[in-house]
Amino acid sequence: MSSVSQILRSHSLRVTDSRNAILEVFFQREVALSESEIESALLHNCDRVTIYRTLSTFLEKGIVHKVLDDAGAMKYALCPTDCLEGHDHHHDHIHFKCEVCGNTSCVEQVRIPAIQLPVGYKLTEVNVLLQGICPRCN
Amino acid sequence: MSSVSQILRSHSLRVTDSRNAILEVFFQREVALSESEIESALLHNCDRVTIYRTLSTFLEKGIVHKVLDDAGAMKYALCPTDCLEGHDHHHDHIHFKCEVCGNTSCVEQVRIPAIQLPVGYKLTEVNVLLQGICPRCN
DNA sequence: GTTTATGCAAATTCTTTGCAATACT
DNA sequence: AGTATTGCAAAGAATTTGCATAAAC
Repeated sequence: MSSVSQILRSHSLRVTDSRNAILEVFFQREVALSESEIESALLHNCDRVTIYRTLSTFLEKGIVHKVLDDAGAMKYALCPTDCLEGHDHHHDHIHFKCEVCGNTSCVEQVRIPAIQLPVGYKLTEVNVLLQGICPRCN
Repeated sequence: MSSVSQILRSHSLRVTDSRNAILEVFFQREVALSESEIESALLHNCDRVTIYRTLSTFLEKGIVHKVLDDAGAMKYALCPTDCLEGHDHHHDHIHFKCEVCGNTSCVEQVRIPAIQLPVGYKLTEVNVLLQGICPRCN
């Protein structure tokens, strides 16, 4: 069984060609992807709707997380392995979007400094999107 | 002349009913707003297209800035008064989205801690979106 | 065999563009 | 008067829903 299939199994998901293929794309590209980017990257091409539904499923299971973007479409990226499904699912890492190549990727080496909010705020999730030029384009 | 008109004038924009009305909404609501939210909030209702074009214009002039959101639509919020038009326009402040009331607002009291990126990265913009529960809903 | 996922059609929402009519300075 | 803005129609992306078919376990 392929390694992506094992990931699906371990999240009690049925193993299908579409899910395998979409998950493969995430591992190959290693950047945050929108539905349309996934669609272009797929060899085994499947329906747009299937991709959207697969993304929702992966999101619920904690296989991917949402990545904010100031362009039109929502992006998704693989969660690091220590992500947990359910309420304790945090991914307080940093995303960097390169203005040259357009790629958004996780900067896992850097931790987000603690942010001290005024009294009364309850914090559940931290999302940092940095923009600029990535090492490859610089 | 109304205060919103003065803001338009000071950015060398023509003063129109739509622009006045849209800018009023931003001052009244004090949260990040999407086009559809603005449309609902407007008394003097104007065309959807006019709102989109007005938002682009305000964005160019530095009257508003984009606010990232994990829901479908792009949101916009008033820039603090020290924002500058053009390339030096930064607004490295924090946005907080309440999961209860759904409002996203700027937390101006808090500065973003400096983030030390690995060598090779050039940073131009910092975007922080915190999620949780706001003092009003807590 | 039962449950779940897929594909297709269609609808909804978000956003942009072209052009003629209108309003601003 | 001249230029910029608006409204309408229409088109184009992004996303969701319903239902019958097909695939997974």
